[in-house]
Amino acid sequence: MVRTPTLNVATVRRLKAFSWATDRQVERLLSHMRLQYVEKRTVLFNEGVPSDSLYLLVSGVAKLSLRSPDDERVLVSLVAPGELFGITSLMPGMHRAFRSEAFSDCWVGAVRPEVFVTTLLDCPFAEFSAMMEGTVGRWFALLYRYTRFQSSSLRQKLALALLELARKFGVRDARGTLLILRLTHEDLADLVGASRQKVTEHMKELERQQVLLRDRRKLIVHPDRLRETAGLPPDEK
Amino acid sequence: MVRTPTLNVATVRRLKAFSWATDRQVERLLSHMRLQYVEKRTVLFNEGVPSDSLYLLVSGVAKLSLRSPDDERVLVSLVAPGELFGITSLMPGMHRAFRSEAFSDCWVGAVRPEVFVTTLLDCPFAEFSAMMEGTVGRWFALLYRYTRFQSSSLRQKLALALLELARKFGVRDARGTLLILRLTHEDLADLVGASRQKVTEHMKELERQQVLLRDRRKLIVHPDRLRETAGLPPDEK
DNA sequence: GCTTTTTTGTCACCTGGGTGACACATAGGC
DNA sequence: GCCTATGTGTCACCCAGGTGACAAAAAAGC
Repeated sequence: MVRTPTLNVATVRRLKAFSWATDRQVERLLSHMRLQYVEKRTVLFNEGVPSDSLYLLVSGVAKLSLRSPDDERVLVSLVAPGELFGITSLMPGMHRAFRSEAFSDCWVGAVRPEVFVTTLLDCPFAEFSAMMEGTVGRWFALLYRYTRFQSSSLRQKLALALLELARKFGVRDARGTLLILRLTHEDLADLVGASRQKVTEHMKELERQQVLLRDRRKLIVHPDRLRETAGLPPDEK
Repeated sequence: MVRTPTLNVATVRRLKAFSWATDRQVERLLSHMRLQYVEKRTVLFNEGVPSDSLYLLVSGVAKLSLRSPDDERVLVSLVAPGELFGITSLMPGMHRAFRSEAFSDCWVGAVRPEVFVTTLLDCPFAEFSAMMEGTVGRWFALLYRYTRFQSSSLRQKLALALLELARKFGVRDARGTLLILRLTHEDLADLVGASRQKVTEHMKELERQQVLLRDRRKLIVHPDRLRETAGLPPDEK
């Protein structure tokens, strides 16, 4: 049978987790942590679900993955013992970005993010969490785009990049979302890691398909159709 | 000539920055912010330098980029007005991951990260910063790997992925760094977004070049040589 | 307005990596 | 120790996207 590991301050120190916290804090945190056994291949959480727990991997290896447009799984990262994962729970109302499953049999400790923050930092969770969103939230979005890139065609990458630009630089316009930027095909090529020539070809094609149009050097995009060509589900929020 | 923008609470609200903070906090923060004008194409900071400031983009567009192994620039992201950037400064001792330069003429506000944190969160900077490192630091490393992937060959991606695995799962061994995981070529393929067959070919080749070796199903890698094949500068820390 | 520079559009050609198929090796399960 | 399932090695073939080259169109200087 499986032996339940003891989870005390010494164990945590050995795992090199929370190295900045005092023994007292770690003890308090552990008293709120529920330890669970996760058998190999079991899904701990799925992408898209609300995130209400923060996890500490105690033993074993966990796996973070993502479903790609063509329904393949992209392995985003393997989690080692001592690592925290499920950190979307630290940002307000954010849903899981990745699926997490046990790569080998695992022991995992779960805490509520509020407990985690108030115990280790003693500042209100709401404030911390807003701060996280304001500072690292955008980087997280970037990571998400890049992991999506992994299994996408150039066309899809372009659509993904344009969607991000529309979110940041778009203003509503009678004809769609106007990007208040003058971007060259070369800029777009650098952004998606492709050659300028191919970007030109695909942009032409996207224009022909009425996914976007150009007014002088300004782009006007149609987010819904972009989502579609990017292989994303229609409208996320 | 260039007109200096006024940076007051109303401006900040219009930019939708720090929306969670009170007027008082924003005022206090602004009193510590130095506003600077950055002309198009000017580099604000370079990758690898120590990061001691946090920036708020007030107007214009900023650009974050990365030099790839073959000396090209990867455009990582474009920063919109109202966004914070240079957030490596929120993690202890971390150096800039990307180069930042003005994509168009910009007005940028700079604050010391300590001031930012203590003003907006009133908790000690050292604690907050340790917390950030423990929680999002690893995601940042992931983002870094994925941006590198952008302009890499399969061989280089494999080397990059194996380096990350060595950092997480490696133990020193007489013959190199032993990864305490049994990974199949398929797992590696999923991790780098390639086909299993090509991974087999490249792994074989890496073995032949003595970059790594296999003992039963465990891998033993040679980090220095991996860095070399990944096109990274020798030993970073 | 005219010139110079920067972008765009479109070729033809090459190559890294994907696909399918199959033989061989290894490792668990019992 | 044998059998089955899972991983590895190696083909031959194909295609998305890279490269170089160059003409046409827009912008930017002046």
